[in-house]
Amino acid sequence: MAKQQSGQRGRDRASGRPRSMHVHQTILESTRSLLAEVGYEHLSIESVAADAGVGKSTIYRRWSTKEDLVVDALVSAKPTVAVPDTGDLRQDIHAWVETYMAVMGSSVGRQVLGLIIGTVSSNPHLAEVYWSRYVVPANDALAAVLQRAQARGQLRADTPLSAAIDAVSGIMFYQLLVKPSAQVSLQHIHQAIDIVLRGSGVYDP
Amino acid sequence: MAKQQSGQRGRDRASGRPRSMHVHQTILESTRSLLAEVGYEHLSIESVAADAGVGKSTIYRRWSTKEDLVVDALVSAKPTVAVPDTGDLRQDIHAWVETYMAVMGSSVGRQVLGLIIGTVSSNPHLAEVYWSRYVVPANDALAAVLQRAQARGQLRADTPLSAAIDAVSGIMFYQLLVKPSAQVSLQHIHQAIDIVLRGSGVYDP
Amino acid sequence: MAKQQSGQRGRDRASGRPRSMHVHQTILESTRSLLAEVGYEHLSIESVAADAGVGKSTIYRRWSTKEDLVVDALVSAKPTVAVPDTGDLRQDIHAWVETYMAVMGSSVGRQVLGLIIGTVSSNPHLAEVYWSRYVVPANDALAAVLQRAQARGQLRADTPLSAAIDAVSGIMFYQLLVKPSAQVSLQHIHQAIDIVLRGSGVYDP
Amino acid sequence: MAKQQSGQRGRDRASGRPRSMHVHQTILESTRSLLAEVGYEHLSIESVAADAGVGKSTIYRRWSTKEDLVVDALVSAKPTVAVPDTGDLRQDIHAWVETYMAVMGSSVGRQVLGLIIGTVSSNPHLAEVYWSRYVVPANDALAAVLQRAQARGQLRADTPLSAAIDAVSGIMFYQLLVKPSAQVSLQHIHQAIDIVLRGSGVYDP
DNA sequence: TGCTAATCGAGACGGTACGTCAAGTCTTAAG
DNA sequence: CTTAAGACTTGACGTACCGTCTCGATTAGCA
Repeated sequence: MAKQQSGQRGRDRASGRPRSMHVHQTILESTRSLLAEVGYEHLSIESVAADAGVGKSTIYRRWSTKEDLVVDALVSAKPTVAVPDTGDLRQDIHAWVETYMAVMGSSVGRQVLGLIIGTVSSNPHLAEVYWSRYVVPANDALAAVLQRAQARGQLRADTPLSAAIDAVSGIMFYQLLVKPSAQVSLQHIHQAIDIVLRGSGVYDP
Repeated sequence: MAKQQSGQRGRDRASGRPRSMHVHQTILESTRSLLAEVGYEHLSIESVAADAGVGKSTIYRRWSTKEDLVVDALVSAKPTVAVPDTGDLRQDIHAWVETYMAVMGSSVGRQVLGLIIGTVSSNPHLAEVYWSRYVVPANDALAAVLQRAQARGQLRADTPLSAAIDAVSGIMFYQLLVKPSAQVSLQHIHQAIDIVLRGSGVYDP
Repeated sequence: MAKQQSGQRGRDRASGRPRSMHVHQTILESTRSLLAEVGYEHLSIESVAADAGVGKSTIYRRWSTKEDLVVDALVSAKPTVAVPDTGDLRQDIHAWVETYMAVMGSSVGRQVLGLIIGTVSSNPHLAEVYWSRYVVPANDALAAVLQRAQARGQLRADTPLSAAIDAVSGIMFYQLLVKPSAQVSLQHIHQAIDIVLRGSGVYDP
Repeated sequence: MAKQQSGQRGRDRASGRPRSMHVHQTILESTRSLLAEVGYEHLSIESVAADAGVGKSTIYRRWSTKEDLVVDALVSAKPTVAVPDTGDLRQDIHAWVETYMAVMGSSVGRQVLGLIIGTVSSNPHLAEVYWSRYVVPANDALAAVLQRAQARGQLRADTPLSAAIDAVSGIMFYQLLVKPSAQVSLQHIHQAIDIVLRGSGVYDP
């Protein structure tokens, strides 16, 4: 994601002083910390350099734009959410949703999501990264849970899985992105997901 | 939303030359047009002033920040979506969803949404405006359709309406915000909504 | 000096509300007071208007530029220095010089001189006014004193008067313009002038 | 006079890219050239930057105000006037005056003088620089000539030298500052100086 | 062990846009 | 028609960062 910048002038073999991995990490950490503090808009490369105790060129040598840097900082810190398997569809889904909401619904998580969504429209590259690192894994987790349930006969066979996944994902992202955090309640989410489950042919809770 | 900036210095009666409504509109139009051209990130107040044939101070007299200006430009152009009433719940919902997606799913609509979501986390004022102008009306429209249906007995009485509304809204916003526009299909949306309707106690289509 | 601005549109007879002489004076006074406070550089027409409790257009209707206004404010307050006639040349000259230095050597007087000298090079109009209102009267006063002395035989007949005048004027303006005010001493000036008088053929004191 | 601005943050050894002497000179030259063109009042830092092909910050990094810049530009270009020594007082003085008037009486010279005099009253720092760089050397030159003459017995011993110097300087500055350039004649100046010399006890020419 | 070449911190460089201020003009309502 | 008020266009102000470019001073691996 980074590194394949300008460097490597001709000769394959690394010559001269190698780039410091430590500096690399320090920069990413400063970026994340400042990002949480002042937001994407007011994040300046100069402040990152100062905070990391690093020269500007050391940053530009690795990332060519603020966007690049921020994307890398966020992607390299992506949290993972485990997929539960208790044998009961409803329980699995609700457990997974609860964990996912806990992780992404934090102040930082919401900022990250907001930043990414806001940038996507003007930055196709970021969109792609975001899609493959944040959304696809969530959908895959959901798909796994639902497929297992369908295999066990807990879900009507003719239910289009992708539609059900979109409905559940939609409910979650709607709460994360659109609703003011004060208005989000887990109980509410569970109700909505139950409607989807019922509509997908699961026995009533 | 604007206007109540600095003005009103003591005397109630307007004194001095009144602010030109024409200039006001011209600025907002230039803002929208440039916004669509270069995006929020690369929109400069100076370019707006130049495009509108106006001095910078004339802009700063009305809006104190770029954010303020852009929000006003977007809000003052907010499209309205009519709520259909054919007597059939499914038909009403699908019709409404289709119109809403057409309006908000356009290139500009997506940009607007992305911009707002991305800014919300760092701008509470914008969040409020956005919530009351974009989200609440949509929810109200949905609520109206569902309430009518419940009154007619087309919807099970014990279905929590707010949960159903969140599910439908979620499906739509998920498509608008999260999915790459290329992957959005109306058919897919209809399927997901049908799952919600079925789960809410509507007879199968 | 002012007044012959835009006004007088055709009809000779004043029609409509006449210009207030009181306002005119108030503006000039505010100008002088602010000038002494902040200096020419940082004097703003807006501050003059505010201080005088007057609209900007009321000022611009009378003076077209800041320079015009300031020049008028200074000229309209020009002090006059009486020419003594005691029958003794030396006494007359020294008395006159003392009075002149007292008037022009004040803090305001020095500021006025400095302002005018500094502006002269870029403003021929001001130069003319300055020359005729400030310098010529001083020279005339000196000329009168010297001519009287020459007529009385107190001054050698072949002394070129204009050269003597220039020498005396030079001594004074040099003290006023060039020397730091702290280094100016009347005794010193008298010594220098005595040299000129002796060189002009007056008996030693 | 410049340079000792922000720099020197703790570490003695210069760190980072050193300031370019070349741009430094270019800026000063542009300043002088524009100063002669449009005058101090209408000189803008932006125009200097444009003319020198330099960013504004490069100027502000070295000089904090327009005044600072202009003072430095003028001081760094101060002309020197040689002191003649022919053995004859009258000849020496007249030669020196002629040279001095030629240098300072030029269009640029007069502007510089006017600028400085006009600014002195509101800028003590400039006053000091001006006094020590422009006035004192001239007085020193005169003093040297007169002292030599007094040592040779060409000048009466009891003549106060500083008064004589002030008289001669006064005559010159009066011509330079007060008189319109059209009215200045060298012959006139020589006459006035001869009066002073005669008054100081020099044999008549 | 020294040589070589890219790295490092630092900060100056030419620029762009910021948000503020004042200049001089224009437009109201009140007198 | 003048006045006070204040919005208008214009243009410079001084600041903050941009992304690029020197500097002298480290580092590795290669010779």
